[in-house]
Amino acid sequence: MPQHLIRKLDHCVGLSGDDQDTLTRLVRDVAWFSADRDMIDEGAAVRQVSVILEGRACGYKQLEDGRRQIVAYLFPGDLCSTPFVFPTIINYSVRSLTSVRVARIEGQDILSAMQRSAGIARAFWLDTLATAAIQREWTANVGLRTARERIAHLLCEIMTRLRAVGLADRDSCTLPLTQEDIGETVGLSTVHVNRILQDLRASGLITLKRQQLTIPDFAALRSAAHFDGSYLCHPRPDLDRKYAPVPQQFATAMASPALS
Amino acid sequence: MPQHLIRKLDHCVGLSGDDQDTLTRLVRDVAWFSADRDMIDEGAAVRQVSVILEGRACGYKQLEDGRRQIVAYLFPGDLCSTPFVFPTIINYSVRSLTSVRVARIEGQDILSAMQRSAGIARAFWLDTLATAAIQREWTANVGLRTARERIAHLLCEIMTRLRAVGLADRDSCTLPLTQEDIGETVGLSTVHVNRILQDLRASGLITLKRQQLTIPDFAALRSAAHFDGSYLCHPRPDLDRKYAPVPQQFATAMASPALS
DNA sequence: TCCACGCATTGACCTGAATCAAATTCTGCA
DNA sequence: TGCAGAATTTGATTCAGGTCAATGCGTGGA
Repeated sequence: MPQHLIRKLDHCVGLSGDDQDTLTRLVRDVAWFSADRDMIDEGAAVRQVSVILEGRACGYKQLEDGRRQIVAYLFPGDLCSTPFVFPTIINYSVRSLTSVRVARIEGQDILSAMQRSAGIARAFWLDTLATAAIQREWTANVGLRTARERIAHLLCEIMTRLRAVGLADRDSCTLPLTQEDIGETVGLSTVHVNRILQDLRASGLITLKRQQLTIPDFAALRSAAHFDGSYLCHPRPDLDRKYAPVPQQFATAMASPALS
Repeated sequence: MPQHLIRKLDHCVGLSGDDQDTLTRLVRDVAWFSADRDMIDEGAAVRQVSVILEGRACGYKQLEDGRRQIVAYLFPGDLCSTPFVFPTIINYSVRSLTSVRVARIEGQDILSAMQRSAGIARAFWLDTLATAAIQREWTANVGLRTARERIAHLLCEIMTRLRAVGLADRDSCTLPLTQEDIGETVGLSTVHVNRILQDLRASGLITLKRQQLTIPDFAALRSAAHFDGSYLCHPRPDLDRKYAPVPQQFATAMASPALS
């Protein structure tokens, strides 16, 4: 069921067929949310992991005075929280941007699966690593780039991530975000986002119409953004196999020929 | 040896005496760095975890044009990288702010320790969780707060974290940061940082002299910063024991009476 | 088909923060 | 003790981006 997740994890480390089956069987139930619904509230004690199957969501934080900061985008294959600790007190909220379908996996089931299969454990670790890298990149993006660079950078990231899970054509994808959302992501006012987008359009770097984003010349946008996508795909299966002396217990799972 | 680490982890989940011993024995060697040295370079393939024993360091990212963003501060007890995947390609650099002593633990040793002791595994997971929470908070800090709030927030966080590892008196601690460092942390120019600091001093919210930071009225600074420290200490040992039905394999380790 | 509401766009103006440049004060060191 | 380089401070000026306010446009629902 969680095909995007499996695809993503497999793309990282390589998952044996067994591991893929295990993951599929872990899913307890599937839930739907319509657009603009809070899926998880800050402060909630979460006992399962929700895997996005379809649709888009975001994680955000909010101050009492209403200011809001989007701290993450969640695409199919992404997890709504860390898969290691249960229950976890979540300190951000998750909200659907479109209608969303999620698969729920009991925390305890994930933990046991990780106990049983080192391949699965490794896959989730790597995924967590990548999530952390994205968060660091976001901090840097907001902290040191200009408005134009920030937005360009965000668009590069979104496009790259969607491509990785097969949700973008070569050069375009849907972008179900309002300009206000974008502003709350990169720390700019709505009005300014509007102007920057126009500028990017005028420069021929993007097309954005009816929630459809097109990046005709990715290299151009990347350089306008100072975007270096390497933080998005930590996985180095080759490097791993070559250099990592895996401990005994891991050897079996790692030896799977699933690496493509 | 890594007393601060053990203290921190124990404070989170509770570590059995055995686990504490194990961690101590894991340390392979200790390294020294003088101030302002790059300890890990972006792009390096890291095979060990470095635990800060003494001193302060920071993680940062840099663009080709020289702009720099500090993405993390590392205090005694903190890890310089994620303890799950080896080798890891690090996508930020780590640099000492003062002279620093670090303990190095082989990645494989950590992994086996986690395999053998669920308590240790859990401890590192929680620590990773907390690190991620801090990173999210930083994104939000830079993205949505005003200059004054940002700096106040940073100071609140630093003080709170240092207190947690016993490195701050009730209301003061050392702050071995230049105003330029602070600027690169919160996305402001040095000059502006200077002015804000003066403002905070004038408001009686802080004293900062000769690298010594004092916060006479923490509640006041906290409210100026909209600081809510709950993201810093995820751990809910009580909650955990009460609600989390630990899987069989974990039961033994979790049953340790080490919770204080 | 039409209406209403949310979103995008535009313009005028303001302000927080950056930049530039020059003191002044520390601090480590000889 | 004195000196050099670094860090802090100050002032003047500029500018990126915010705010306010109005208008235009698209879309989904009745």
